[in-house]
Amino acid sequence: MKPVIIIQGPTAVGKSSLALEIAQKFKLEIISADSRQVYKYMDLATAKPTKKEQDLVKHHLIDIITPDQAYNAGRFAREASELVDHTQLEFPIICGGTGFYISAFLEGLCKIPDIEDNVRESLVKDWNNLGNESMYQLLVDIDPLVAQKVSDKDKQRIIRGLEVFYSTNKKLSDYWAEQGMLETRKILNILILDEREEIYSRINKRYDEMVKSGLLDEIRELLRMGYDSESPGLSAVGYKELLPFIIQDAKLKDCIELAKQHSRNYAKRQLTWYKRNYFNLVFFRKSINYNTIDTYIKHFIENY
RNA sequence: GGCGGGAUAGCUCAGUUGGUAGAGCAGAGGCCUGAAAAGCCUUGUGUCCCCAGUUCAAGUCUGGGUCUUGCCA
Repeated sequence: MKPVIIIQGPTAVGKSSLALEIAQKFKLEIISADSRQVYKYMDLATAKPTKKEQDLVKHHLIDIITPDQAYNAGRFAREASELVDHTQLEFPIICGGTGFYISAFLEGLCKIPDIEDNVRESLVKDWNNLGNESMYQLLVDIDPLVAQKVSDKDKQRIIRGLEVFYSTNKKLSDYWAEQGMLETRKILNILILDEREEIYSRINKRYDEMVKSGLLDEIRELLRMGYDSESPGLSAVGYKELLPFIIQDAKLKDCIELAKQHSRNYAKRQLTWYKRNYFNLVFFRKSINYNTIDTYIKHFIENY
């Protein structure tokens, strides 16, 4: 297992630019750990690195699927491991805000085969017809251990528990029990933080800039290509909120406010997530010490 | 000017026949084993616009005022 440098932080703290700087200085490549930058044609509101930036530094796991396709943590873990361990890449920087993807990559997920789309689809249909109570009861009957850990209103996890059983004929809790420890990878894990107020105001400002630089046209183009509110990619914050303005007659100002609000909610969830992880280096945005980072990276690279 | 709606938590609003208030969203905190920019959990003392009156008791009824909004002129 090759060592990796990881840069994480809530949305809009400036992870990408730090990663870009480090990558250039040490001639490294970047693997994006971002559940929305994987989508082609969605550039602006995903804050995807620009063409120029991608010319300066090679980025991976960006623009790999179309908005009608779904992506998930398992696929990320697999594809990131493939890149890190089975290519010529040396000391790649994994940079992104999807903390669960990075955990999946580092710690591994239990080995569950891919679930066919139609299994989940029919369960979602059942959920809509029967309601959460009977679906939860079904999970209690099938896999009480999982049911115990899940709220009776948690649609995603109830369906997950059921789809694993129906698709593989084996309980999700059995997969959990079988899961072994993954070999620990050497990492230099860096976290960038900021004051809550500061993060929120940067989110607000950045979204206004995205709209100004043509976000509405980008979304109209996506619709023209045949993607719609049902497309997995378009569930992204910053996109879904503008659809009521483009398709119906919602006020643009209200849609923009909602998009900003959801981004702030997202940033808050990210901050909670990071509390569970260990980081080698933690910096506040305004006081990033580049000398310290350089020293750590040099040391890290030289010792592995 | 005439007629009618409104005025209740930061915002949008519920409040049944009078018994001193409650939802959603926001905010705050948390959870997270293939949807994670997702999903879920916990958390609600606020001059119920103001002043009088009726009543044991008024957000709720009566009168007056203030502000707001719609329709007609």
